[in-house]
This record gives sequence, C-alpha cells and structure tokens, in this order.
Amino acid sequence: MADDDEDLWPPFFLSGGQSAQEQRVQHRMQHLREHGKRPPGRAGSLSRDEIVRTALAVADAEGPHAISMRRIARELNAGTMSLYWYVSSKEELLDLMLDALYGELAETEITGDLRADLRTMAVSQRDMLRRHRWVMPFMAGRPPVGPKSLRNIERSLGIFAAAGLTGETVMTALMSILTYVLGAVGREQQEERSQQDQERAQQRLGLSRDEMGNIYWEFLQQVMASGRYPNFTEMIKLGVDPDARETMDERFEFGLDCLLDGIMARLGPPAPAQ
Amino acid sequence: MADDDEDLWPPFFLSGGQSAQEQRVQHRMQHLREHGKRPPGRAGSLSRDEIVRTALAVADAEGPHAISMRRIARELNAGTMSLYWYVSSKEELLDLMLDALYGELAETEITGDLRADLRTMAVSQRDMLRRHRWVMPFMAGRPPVGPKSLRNIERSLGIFAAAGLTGETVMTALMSILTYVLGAVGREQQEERSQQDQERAQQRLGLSRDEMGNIYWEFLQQVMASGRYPNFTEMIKLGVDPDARETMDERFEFGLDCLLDGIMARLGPPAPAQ
DNA sequence: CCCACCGCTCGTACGTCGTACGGTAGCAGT
DNA sequence: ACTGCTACCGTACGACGTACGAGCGGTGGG
Repeated sequence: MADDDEDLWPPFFLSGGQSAQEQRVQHRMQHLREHGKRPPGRAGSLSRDEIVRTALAVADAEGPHAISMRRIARELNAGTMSLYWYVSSKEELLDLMLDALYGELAETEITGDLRADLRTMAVSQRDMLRRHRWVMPFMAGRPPVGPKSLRNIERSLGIFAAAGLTGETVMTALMSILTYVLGAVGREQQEERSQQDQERAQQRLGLSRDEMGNIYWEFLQQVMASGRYPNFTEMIKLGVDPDARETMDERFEFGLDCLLDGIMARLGPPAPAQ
Repeated sequence: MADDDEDLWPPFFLSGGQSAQEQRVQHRMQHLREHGKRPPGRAGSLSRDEIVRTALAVADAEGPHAISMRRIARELNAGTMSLYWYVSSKEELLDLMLDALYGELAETEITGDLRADLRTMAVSQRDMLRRHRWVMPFMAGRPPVGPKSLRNIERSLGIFAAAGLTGETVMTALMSILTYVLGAVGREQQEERSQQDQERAQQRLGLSRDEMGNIYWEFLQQVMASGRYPNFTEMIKLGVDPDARETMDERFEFGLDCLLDGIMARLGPPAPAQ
C-alpha cells in the first residue's frame, strides 16, 4: 500500500486538486532542506494512506453505500472533518482508492508467450476487481489515473514488448482487453445485485425459497406463453439461464479467448513493424 | 415510450416492489370489469411514463448529479412526493429509466449475415448508451430486467437464429458482445470525465489552454525522465495518446472485430448443433 | 343533492450526506 | 512565556431520499 512509486500523479486530474496538506508539505520540505530543521506543529496521527486503507476495508466489508466520510472517520476514531486535512474531497478519496486497487495486482512473470501472458493479465485484473464488489458504480466515470494504474499499463505494454511488439496497434489491442474485462466485471456485479434483489424481496414478502422459485417460474411461463419471445423461450427450454452464476467464469473466458483470437491474428503474423 | 409490451416485468425484481398505485389499479380494474363502472377519484395529472420521460430528459441535459426526485418533480411542476404515487422509490425509477433506454434502440433489419448483423447490433447499442452520458454509474450494479431489455435480448437471439444457430454457446457469445459494448461505453465515459476534470482544473487555476498543455507536457516529461516506464515512454514518443478521443471509434471497432473473429470461428464451422 | 369514499397531490419533517468555516490543542522555535 | 504553525474537530448549512398524514376534487350511492 505504501507508495514506493514517487507519486507521479498527473497534474490537475485529481478531482479536487491537491489537498491543503499536500501544498504545505511540499513548500515546507523545501524550507527544511535549506535549514536542516524539523517542522513545528503537532505530529499527525492520521495519514492519507491509512485513510485510503480503511476506506477500502469499509467498502469491501459493507459495500458502496457505506463509503461515507463520516463512516470512515468513525472507523478511524477521528472527527469527520479531520479527513479533509489529507484528502480535499470525497471524489479525491475515491480516486485514491481506485488507484490503490491497482497496487494489489499480482505482478506475474512475463513468459514471452504473448497470448498466455495477456490471458493471465486479463484474468488477474478481473479477479482483482471482483474482490471489491463496490467498485463498478465508482469505476464508471472515473478515469484510471494515478501511479499504480500507470505502473499497470506499463507492465501490460511490457507483455507486448516482450513479444517484440510496439506501436499504436498494441495500445489499441491492450485497451480492447481492458475494455472487455471492465465490461465483464460490470455484468457480474449486475448479476450480483439481481440476486440480492431477489433475496430482499423474498424476505420482504416472507416467502420460502421454494415459493420464490415458483413465482419466478410462473413469470417465465408468462413470458413463454405470450408468444412474443420465441427465441428466448427456446433458450429457457434448453435450460439456459441468461444470468447463471456458475457459468460466469466460462463465459468470461469464452469471450476473452475470442478476443485474443482476433488480436493474435492481427498482431502476430505481420511482425512488429506496423 | 408507451409500453406496447404488456409490461412483463419480472416479479420482485423491481427494487422497491410494486408502487402503491400498481397494487390498487390492478385490484380496482378487476372490480370494474365485474360491475361495468368507472373509477371514482381525481384523474391523475401525472403518469409513470411522463415521469420516466422527464427524468431521462433531465439526466441527458444535466448529467447524473441532476437525477433527484426534487429536481424531476420541479420539472413537472409537481410536489416531490407526488412522484411516489407512481414509483415506489428512486431505485425503481432508475430501473424504469434504464429499461426505457432499450426502447429507443433502432430495430434494424436482420439480414441473415451473422457477422454483419452482430456488428450493427453492437454498434447501435453503443450509440444508444453513448447518447446518455449519465448511464454508466447507474448501469453498473443494475441488472437489465424489464420488458424493453427482454425484447432486446429476444431480438439479439433472433440474429443468431436467422443464421440457424441456437443453444448455450449462442447465449454465451451474445453475452460476450454485450459485455464488450458495456465495457467500451464505460471506458469512453471515463475518458469524458477525464476531459471535464481537465477543463474544470483549467478554469479553477485560471490558465489558458496552452498553459494547460504545457503543464501536461511537463508531467509526461517527468514520467519519461523517471525511467520507470520505458514502454509507456515509447508510446508517448510514437505519439500514441492512451486516451485519444478521436481514435475512440476505431478502437471500439478494432476490439469488436477481434471478438467477432473469435465468435465466428467458434460458431460458424461446426454447424448449428452444438 | 349531498355525502362518503377514493384516487391523487403535496407540505412537513427526519435522518443522512458532503463539506465550509472557524476554533482549539499541542508542539517548535524564539 | 510567547508566537506561529500543524493537525484536529464541533457546528452548521444545504442538498438528498422518503415516511407520514392531511387535504382536495372527482364519482357513485342514497
């Protein structure tokens, strides 16, 4: 979690700009170097890093709803407004959280087998995002800027480079894969919510799991009986659940392999130069 | 916008359950059929449909922030709480809005050329989602249930059926494409936000567009100078912008074509039976 | 014709959120 | 001891979603 990257955040991209702290610290440090002295003032008991870490913990444990400044501050036994010394806004905190996620990506070895390496990259990114059931609503509409995600892009480009590939097409191909992964996680989390809805309704109506199944089955009967959805009907008859939980992995890999097929065909043969 | 589908909503999936109205109306209608009479009470000046429509209009015009019950009610010259007669919660309204979007998908003709048809399906879905810059944060974590999206799935399955294909693999392939489209729109909207951030920062700091460019360029210089990102550096030198707005369409189509390559290879040859 | 009822509208109020503002506590230097 | 800065936080404001229940204006039955 500690930033061994020297914090190469892009300028002005952080939603709220630099935090008050950031500005002072930078200015102060320079002053200290010159005079060889220690800074005055109280020693900070909080830290940006700790805030981000607990924010992630809370989010992981309680979902997106729980990500509120008050909740996080409570977890830290701190006043709500104390957080604002380290982050300039909730938006900035979210940016930091998102970037921190990229820090936990396993840095698997690059074997040089382009297709295999890309595949494991995609899989591990998906796994990472799946571990955090809250990310999607925030991910959408939040550009992946920050040192950790930059590092991640660098690594991904390295996979291509190890196979002797560079150039614009490489970037395009990489983006395609990331796009697919993003979409896949999005769909999975949709599915998760769908299940949660179902369970909540079950409790609200005080029904057993069987009764619930019956009601759902009746709905499907209606859909089929309406005659408006012949193709869908056939799928149901074949026992294909459009949202089957168990087949999620298979489906992800199916699409990924299709995508990789196309990418390899377009990148492999014509050699590095594009 | 009017539901010519006979409103086949899945049971209990609507977040808040049926609205108060829905329950009464159903009960009332039955009573009326029996006695051949008209319902008493004031005629409603609002309607679910109208609410959803204005909600969409507001969202399109002012972005996700503006989607609030108060704002929508104001637009309708109605009291905030009046909306709750037609929708049981904001969540339900969002579900309705999302489903309504699928209603505006152009129903292009199915030519029987599988690959071409899938391609236009994907493109038109992307276009639809792109027209609504606010959708992604809500789309994520919101399963696509409802008559309009069901209709859409039906149509998509029809594309495969027209080429003589059915079975589980078809569903898997279809989902892969939808997944990719979802991800692509997600990434595009990330990009959009990134630009907005930049502009806001520009105004906040009172800089000209050129100064902004310089600052960004300095940042890139730092990244390159750090030596930690050789592959990324090379990309920059090649003039490849990882977030280039103009190449968005190309990139979308590149990935889509790759995906379709793989899908066609897996579906086409071995004939319908799977 | 009036009344009771019901479909519908909405004002008020509560608890939540992000965060602006200003105050205060503790430590470093003089 | 005093000054000044860093770090912390209590209070308050304006948004939000929405529970509650009062009120309004049609309609059918008497």
